[in-house]
Formats: sequence, C-alpha cells, structure tokens
Amino acid sequence: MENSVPKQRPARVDIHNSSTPVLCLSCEARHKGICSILSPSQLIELSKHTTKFSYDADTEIVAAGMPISSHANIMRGVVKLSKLLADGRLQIVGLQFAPDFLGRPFAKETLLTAEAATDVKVCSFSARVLDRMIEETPQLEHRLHEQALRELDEARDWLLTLGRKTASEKLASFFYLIATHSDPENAPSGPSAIFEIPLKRVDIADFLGLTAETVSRQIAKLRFTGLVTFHNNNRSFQVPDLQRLKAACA
Amino acid sequence: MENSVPKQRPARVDIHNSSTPVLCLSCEARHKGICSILSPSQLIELSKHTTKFSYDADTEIVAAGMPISSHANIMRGVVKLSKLLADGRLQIVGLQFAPDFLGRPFAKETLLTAEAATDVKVCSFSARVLDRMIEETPQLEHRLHEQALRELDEARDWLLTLGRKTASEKLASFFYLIATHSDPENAPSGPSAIFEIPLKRVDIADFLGLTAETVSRQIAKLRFTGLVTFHNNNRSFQVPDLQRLKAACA
DNA sequence: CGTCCTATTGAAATTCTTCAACACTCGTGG
DNA sequence: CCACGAGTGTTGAAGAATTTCAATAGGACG
Repeated sequence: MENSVPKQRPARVDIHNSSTPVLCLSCEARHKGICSILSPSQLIELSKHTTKFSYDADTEIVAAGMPISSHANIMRGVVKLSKLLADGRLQIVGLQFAPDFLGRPFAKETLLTAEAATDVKVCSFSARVLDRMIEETPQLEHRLHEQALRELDEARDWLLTLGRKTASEKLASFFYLIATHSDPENAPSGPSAIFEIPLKRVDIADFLGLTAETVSRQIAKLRFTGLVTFHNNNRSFQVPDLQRLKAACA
Repeated sequence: MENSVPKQRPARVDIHNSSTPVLCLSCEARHKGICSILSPSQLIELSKHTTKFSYDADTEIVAAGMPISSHANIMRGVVKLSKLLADGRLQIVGLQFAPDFLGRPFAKETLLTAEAATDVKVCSFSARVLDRMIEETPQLEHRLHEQALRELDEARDWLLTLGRKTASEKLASFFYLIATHSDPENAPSGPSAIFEIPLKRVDIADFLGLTAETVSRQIAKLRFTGLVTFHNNNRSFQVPDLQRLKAACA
C-alpha cells in the first residue's frame, strides 16, 4: 500500500496542494479532520513531527491513568474508548472513526483506555507540538472544540441508550450508529451499502451495557425481523431500510 | 436580596476591581466560571447585554429542538439536562451547578431540554454577543473548550455508571456526585457538611436509569448501612465517610 | 484433523420493574 | 385548628427482562 505512493515528485497539477506533504495527500484528516484548517506550510511543519503507528485489532493504544505525551489522528480503523471498574466490569464509552482526533487536550493523564477495535493506523504527534500549533492558530482550537462538543452530544445520546432503552433497542441503536458513522466496505451508499461490524460480541455487549449472550440473542432477533441482514459469517451487515432501523432504536 | 446591594458607588478599595459591574461582584461565574478570564472592561461590555432570569423548581429553561438564540451562566441552583424518547421515557444526561456555563456553542438548535431542578437564577446573554466576544478573546473559547471537555469526562463516567453498575452502586454514585459537585448548605466541609438533594425521587430515577421505587428502596438501604445519613425529611443528607461512599460506587 | 477462540443456545437464577396500596408532608380553606 | 387533597415517597408482591451458568457449535489456522 504505502509503496504505491510514487517516488518522484508529484506533478504540480493543483498549485494549492503542490506543497502539501506526500503522506497527507490521501489522508482523510486533511479533508475532514483537524488538519483541514491547516495551511500547506503548517502541514509541512506538522509533518516533521508526526509518526505513523499501526495497531493490530485488540491491542492497546493508550492505557488509562498514563501520562499524556502525545495525540493522534486516526487514519484508518475504529478505536474503542473504555473504562474499567476495579472488579473487572468494563464499559466502552465511545467509538472513534477515521479521521477523528484521538486524545484529550490539556489533560495531564488519560482517564480512558484506547484500544484498536479493528486494525488501526494513526498519525501521532507530541502534545507539545499540538500546544504550540494551538497558540499559533486559534482556528485549530476551535476545530478541537467542535469535535469535543460533537463527542459530548454523542455521549449524551448514548446515556439515553444505556439508561432507558431495552436490549433490542440497544442493538438497533448500535447498528444504526455503525451504519451512520463508518464508511461502507463497498463503494455504494444507501440500502446496498455493506458495513463491517468493527466489534466482537463481547465488545458490543460492553458498549451497550449488556452481556454477550443477550447481544447474540438480540442479533438473532434483528436478523429474523429483517431489519438487518448479515453477511460474511456475521462479520458484516446491510440495512435494507435505515428509517425502519431508526424507528427500532425508539 | 437584590436590594441589599448598596445604591451608592462602591468604595474603591481594590483598584483592579473598582470598575467591574456591581452585579458581577458577588457572582461565582466571575471567580470560577467563564467570566473569570474577562477583563473589567470586557465585563462591563458584556453586562450591557445580559439579563438575569429566575426559574422556579421544575420549570423549563430551554426546550429540546428549539433554535438557540442565547446562552447563560448559572448563578444559583441546579439545572437538569434531559432527553426524551417518543414514548415518554426520559433520561437526565447531566446536572449543571453554579457557576457552570449553560448552552451549546456553535449549534443552531438544542438537542437537550434544560429544566430547573431547584430554584435557579441565570445570567443570560445572546449567542451573537458570545460569538463576538469569542472572536475578540480566544481565551474565552479556550475556557468553553475546557468546560466541554470536563462535561465530556463526566458524561463518560456516567456511561460507566449507567451501563455497568448495580442499582445500589448507582445510588452511591449519585450521592457521591452531589457531595463532590455542589456547595454544602452549611459552611463547614468534610464529614459534617450537609448537602441538599436537588432532585426528587423520580428525577434521581431518570438520572440513574432506574424507577422511583428502586431508588426509594436503595436509599433505604444506604440509610440502613449508614453510608449516608438523611435530614430535614430526606431533603438533605450528610456523608460521614466520603471514602467509604466512594468505595460503594465500585 | 485438532485446537483455540468466538458465537450460539438452553435453562435456572437474579435483579429490577410493574402494579397496587398506603403513608407522609404541606399548604389551603372551611 | 383541623380536615382535606394534591403531590411525593414508601412498601409489598407478582412479573418480566436480563444475567448467569453450562453446554454446544462453528470457523480459522496451524
């Protein structure tokens, strides 16, 4: 994949992008993520301080309680944010998709554990670099602020889901979330879009405040009612009618 | 109350504060809220555009789905933020205490309903004024950003509570939250501090994803174990040992 | 082909909810 | 001053949803 990037200097077709770093060219964060507000020269400056990391599914990216020295943009994959109770009970408190910003600005240490749900690739940079760029570019803080507010809206939506919905409504909400937040495996959108399920049954349970067994039973029910159809050994799914699924979320 | 403010010009004891608006002098928002980063002259400018409102307990401050034209600082009292499902099920997704900022910057309409839990007094200003001040003072956006991140942290804590804790752990978490987030009725802090319970049983239930009956039973259990002691017809409480209560939160 | 890991299914147990009755507090008006 | 009524909180017993425990199934991979 990486090797398919041409070695020679890119043709200067678009004079505005002619100077953006090669590695940023295909990165979603540059289009929709926090990098989208940076100028080409700022991108070059930032790219001098970034490192790409890859994580296999189910490996830890950041452990709860550790000091924060760096942040990252998610380039590919899905990241689970979770909290752990002393006796081992676990709750996933958020999913993050490319090109989300991954990190907690202005904090000394993480309260959350971040794990790769799927294979994940991130573009990491030190907290110091981010702080410096924020000082130079107030728009960058605005961008981070907006993501924080969006995440807050989503967390509150999920509070409603966890606190007041039934198991079957929770499952419908989960598939609705995936269908509306992640990119389909195949090109087309609409009813024919096929989405990968980024989580195992246990993870879905930990996200919905249920047990893996209940998740399994409720998925069987969704399959039976035809609200969601499953493919590829139940690893991906299709939503024939998104409005009907939304209604099933209550 | 308001009349106790002296009519004559305040004595110029503190030259730095000599020009801050009278109404801001005793306001918590100026000390710990977003106004704390504003200069005296900015406070004067802002105060020209603010209006104080009072709300009785259990009255609506902002209805979900309405366009946002103004924001506010909470001067006194507790505000519940809630979400409603089509069939009437309700979830309280956050409590806000003085001197929190109340509002959703940069949004066209609210996703939440805000209701006065206790008697509430706010200092309100138009969204336009806030937008203008943000442009002039990047520090103000930083302040709002930090509150958003703090609320996000709290929402995620509560996701763990709703998703993974038992009814009795949820109740312990509730009293722990109040004891750590609201000011005691009496002066002293520590084990002798007496806190008002700002919510009715039904509200506590809606905050914890339980029913009022379960809340009532679990409160009885807390009283029995001595983790929390109740006064004044169960409208206020004391925490003899905060660490023990925290442990009961799991 | 066997092993490991994940998912599914069944039956019993548990927690929490639901429904119903009752108690308490507080303000109002007789 | 007491009675009444509305609103709020408590308690009990039955019911339902979800969990727990246990067994089985299905795939992926060496």
